[in-house]
Amino acid sequence: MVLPKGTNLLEYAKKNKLKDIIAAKVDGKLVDLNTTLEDDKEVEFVDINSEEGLEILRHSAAHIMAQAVEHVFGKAKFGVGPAIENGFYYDIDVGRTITEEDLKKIEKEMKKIVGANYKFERRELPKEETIKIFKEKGDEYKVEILNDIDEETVSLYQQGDFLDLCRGPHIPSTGYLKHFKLLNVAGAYFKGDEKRPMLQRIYGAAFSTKEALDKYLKFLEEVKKRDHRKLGKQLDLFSISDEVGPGLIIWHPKGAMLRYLIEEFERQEHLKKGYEFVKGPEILRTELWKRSGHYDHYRENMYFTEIDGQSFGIKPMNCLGHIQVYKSKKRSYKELPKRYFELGVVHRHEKSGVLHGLLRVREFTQDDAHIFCRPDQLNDEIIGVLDFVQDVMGIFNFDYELEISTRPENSIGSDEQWDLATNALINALENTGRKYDINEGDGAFYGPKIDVKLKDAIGRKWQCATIQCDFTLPERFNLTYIDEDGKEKQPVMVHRVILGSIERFIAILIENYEGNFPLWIAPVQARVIPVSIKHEDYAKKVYGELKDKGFRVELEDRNETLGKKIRFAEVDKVPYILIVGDKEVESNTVSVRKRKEGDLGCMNIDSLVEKLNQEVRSRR
RNA sequence: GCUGGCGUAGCUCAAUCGGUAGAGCAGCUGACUUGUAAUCAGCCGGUUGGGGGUUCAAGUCCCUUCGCCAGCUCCA
Repeated sequence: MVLPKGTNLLEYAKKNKLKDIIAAKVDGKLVDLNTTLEDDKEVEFVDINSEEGLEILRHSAAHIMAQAVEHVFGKAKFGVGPAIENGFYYDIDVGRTITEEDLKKIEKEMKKIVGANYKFERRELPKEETIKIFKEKGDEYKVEILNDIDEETVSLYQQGDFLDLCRGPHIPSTGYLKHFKLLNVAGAYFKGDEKRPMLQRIYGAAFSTKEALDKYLKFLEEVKKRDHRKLGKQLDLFSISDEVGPGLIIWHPKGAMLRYLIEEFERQEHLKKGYEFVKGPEILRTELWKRSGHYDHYRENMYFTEIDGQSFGIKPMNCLGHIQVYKSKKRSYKELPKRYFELGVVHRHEKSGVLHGLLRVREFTQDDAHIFCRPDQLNDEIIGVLDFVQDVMGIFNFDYELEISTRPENSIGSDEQWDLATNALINALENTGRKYDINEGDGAFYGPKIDVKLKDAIGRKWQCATIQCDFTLPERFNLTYIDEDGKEKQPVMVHRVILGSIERFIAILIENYEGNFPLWIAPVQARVIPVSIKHEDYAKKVYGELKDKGFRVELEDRNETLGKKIRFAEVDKVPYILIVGDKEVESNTVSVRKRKEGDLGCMNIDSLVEKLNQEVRSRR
């Protein structure tokens, strides 16, 4: 709507009883609600429940928290304090570490500030003058942030006794912040640079309604419940041992079965899509890693070993092995593309602080493939991989987003090669009408990539598949094929994974399904439970028949009450619980109980087999 | 790697001011012979992550080292 010159938006909103309005857009630009129009302007009010409204609310919450910190500690220095998804944080230096106790105090003080309903007042000052203010305050971080700003004039916001550098806009007054909670505190480098001092980062959540805040806090609980490290232990899938070493996974029978099922699924899918199985060695001469550029650009992440006075590198990637397969003989244009697939075990020296269950480990298996093709085949090959990703994600019922990562600082190859590769990826996405974002400077050192971020059952995003286009390694290794015209040409290499790391993907599966794996990948599909020892022989017979039919079955032979045995099976998240007692022995049936759903009634073995097979085939 | 927190039985967790390491579950043995999420009893289980120190006395305090957790940086 167009509002006349001289209108104060806050007053206008109040007068017209506009509810839940916390800011406005004038000519499309976000401004404080407490703005008086200098001309007739197109105005759009920003609702507190909108994405922009929430961001403003959360950003203001960060300011209020900063004020509270200053009240509690007397003096504090500040880094940055932005809004983030679901909340906000502020980087703070109070001369000591902030404890959980402090958080309570700060939260209490925030409530006081909210109660006082201070106005957020915007001021514009010359940069130099502002620098002086923060120098006097002794806040060298803000001074440095100011020095980085190019503008002559900067804006400041004051609420009560607290003044902060800020672009704005903000909520009109502190009272608008009603539903928030401080969550945790941890160290964070100033400007994200590990060489700079570490500040204390306090995280908080803020929402427009109590319901939304409660829902989010519940979500955090839900995340904890689904934690794959916890479920991995409970379901006896894997362990990580202090004795063995950090970041190294020990797969127990059920976890190893899960791996096997996923790997077998992958092998079958790759065969269908025209890939060939290959396998390279675990260690290759260091000389080879020097030639590929890994030694110069990836050495920090590699392990080396010496044999008979010669240096070898343990592979952190599978490409060199696959290149050797390609190079093993002269190639014709007719045999391209070559698609080499390997469930390749790689080792990467990850920094100790980043290890995390199965999600970040030092040894993992990639569903890795390298496609060697002619330049004219590149587009189709990339599209083929994108379709592959689509098929697999569809089977697992995951939604996903695509991102292109461009040339990083630490990289090899010429600008021309990088442009060619990047354009090839963009073209493939454009040609198939896929949506994507661009992530500048985040590519691999040898080429740009398309990253696939899958979304799990509770809305979290995970990076799994990646497709990388590479003109550099073919050049470094002198890869060639004989073209139609009899001349040697250089093939293009596409590095790609679909699930990424089997370990990471299994972590995601565990959390996505909360351990309730669908029948086709459940390590144990059914457990036969005799009502009492009288029925053990019949239970064994049922168990044997299902086993013969290829099902993953267990026999419960512990001498416990039926209730307890059912409980064990439910706790173990076994999809089908088959109970046999007098009734079943008599009628040659089983009583079928489905995990989390309960009794489905009696069935003969044949119809049960049919039912299970159908469910396995559906992959749901 | 960095900042902070935390390491107690297979698992989940107790142990006041520095004063005899304890419970539930799991496991084992026995009794019971079970009809859709925990039957009862007994037993076993620990150099309190490792090493060093302070003290009459250390799970508890100090140092060191390893690991885990949260976040930062980095990443499949």
